[in-house]
Amino acid sequence: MNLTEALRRKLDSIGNLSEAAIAALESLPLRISDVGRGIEVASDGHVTTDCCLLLEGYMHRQKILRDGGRQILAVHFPGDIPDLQSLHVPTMDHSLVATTACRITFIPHDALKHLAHRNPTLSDILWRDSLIDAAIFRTWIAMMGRKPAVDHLAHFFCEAFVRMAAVGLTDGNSCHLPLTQEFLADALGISTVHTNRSLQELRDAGLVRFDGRRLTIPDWARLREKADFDPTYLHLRRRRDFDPDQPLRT
Amino acid sequence: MNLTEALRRKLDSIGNLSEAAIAALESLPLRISDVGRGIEVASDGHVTTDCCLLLEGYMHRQKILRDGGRQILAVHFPGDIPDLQSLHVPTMDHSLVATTACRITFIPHDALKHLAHRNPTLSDILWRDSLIDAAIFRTWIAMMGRKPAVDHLAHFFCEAFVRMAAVGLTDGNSCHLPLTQEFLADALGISTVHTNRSLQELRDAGLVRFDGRRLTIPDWARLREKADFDPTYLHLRRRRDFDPDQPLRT
DNA sequence: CGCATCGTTGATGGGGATCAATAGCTGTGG
DNA sequence: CCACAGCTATTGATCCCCATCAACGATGCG
Repeated sequence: MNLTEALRRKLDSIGNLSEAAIAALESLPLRISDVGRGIEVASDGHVTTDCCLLLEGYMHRQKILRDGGRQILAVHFPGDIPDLQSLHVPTMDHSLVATTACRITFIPHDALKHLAHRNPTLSDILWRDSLIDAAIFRTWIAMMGRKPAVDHLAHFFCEAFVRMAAVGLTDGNSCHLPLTQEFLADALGISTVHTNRSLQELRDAGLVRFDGRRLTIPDWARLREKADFDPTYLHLRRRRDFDPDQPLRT
Repeated sequence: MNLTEALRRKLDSIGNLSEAAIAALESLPLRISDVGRGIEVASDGHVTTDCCLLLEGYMHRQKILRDGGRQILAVHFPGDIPDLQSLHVPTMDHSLVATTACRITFIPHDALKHLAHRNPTLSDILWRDSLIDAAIFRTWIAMMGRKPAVDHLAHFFCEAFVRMAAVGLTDGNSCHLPLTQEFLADALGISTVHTNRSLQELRDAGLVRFDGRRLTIPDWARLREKADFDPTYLHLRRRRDFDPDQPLRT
């Protein structure tokens, strides 16, 4: 997926982006790079000078605590700018990691700032994107604080699916989602053993099929119910595409 | 506290705000309002047309789940703009509530947007503020996922104290913090009973004194250690004021 | 002074952590 | 093409942190 395609899909899913803005983004001095699985593209505590646009593959953000524990904070799909916050908060308070091998593009902060200052519409939509990022964090907090592991896991799958659907990365009722159970555990804040058992519970209930690479949702309505999932917090446009009764159109 | 004072302290703590920008903010059409304890200033699911600047008192943001559970997402102090995100995401995905009686000022979105478009410096600092809001969410996620209740509680107190210190609302090693144990429980995602016992543990260890109104930290170094607290994520300027060895200067 | 809110304590149970071991899977090199 | 190494998934057993239930003080306010 190239820059135009990835960004168009992404920004189009959350706001109204003009062709002029797209063109402006493409005029930026870009540096495309392929990074291997597990590589830290931005490290906790370091100061950054570029944002990163994900073109292909999967990335995630994480914090490693002093006792060695890992907490996954976010999962990112092509089209995302996972460390957009670094534009105005250049010191990283977490790390950005390539979950799988992936292709990314670096965008220098100063160039992006310059562009944003000349193009308030673009600035607004990027700001909005960073605010939706925060809305997802809030929902995760609520899930971690007030839901049992199985429901939380169900919610995680709902969110991943809807977000991927929003950028056209789903295929019917399934999508590519190469995450290990250890990864899911660190995202939900539970143990790998308990993750395994929660997965089985969802699987046995016929709500989800997941083999570490591909997620399939045989019964959206029931999964949504189990997870108490309400996509409002993703603040997507074209909400009708994600109507619970018609969630699988792409 | 008036508008100039509250905002100056707040924005000054996180970035470099020009006098021109302050003046511009003061020129906005403002509507000051007093709201009683427990009032919902902005409600989950509703569409807003104004942001809210907190002048006096305490506010918080929360999500009520379908099963009735409540998750506190953030606590706000004077100078904060608790629903700044509504500027570009006007549909609320949570509620903004007056924790205590408080005095607030409404700022119309369109006026603020207009101002931001004409004053990129102001826009950037507000954007930055909303990104720090998100950084706090990330830290809460890590605490909820990977820390036992006592440590999490200790961390909550550290964060509250440092944030209040940053806007000059602390007094030596203590500050006003009128929160019930039920509130703390809903913020940490634990039960009130367990909150009570965790509080006792901190108290008995001599790390914290807290009576529901006032927080006192007799031994900052040890509390910080217990909480594994690192203020980097608050992205404050003048970090020296919050050096662990000298945390109590105001 | 009566009621409501809030804090405290004890008892019991459960969701999930931890420990430990087995089995499957993937890639890599000989 | 096989053998091995390393990672990932799965399962069972045990334990503990924290939830829940229930009751009793304390505090404050009209």
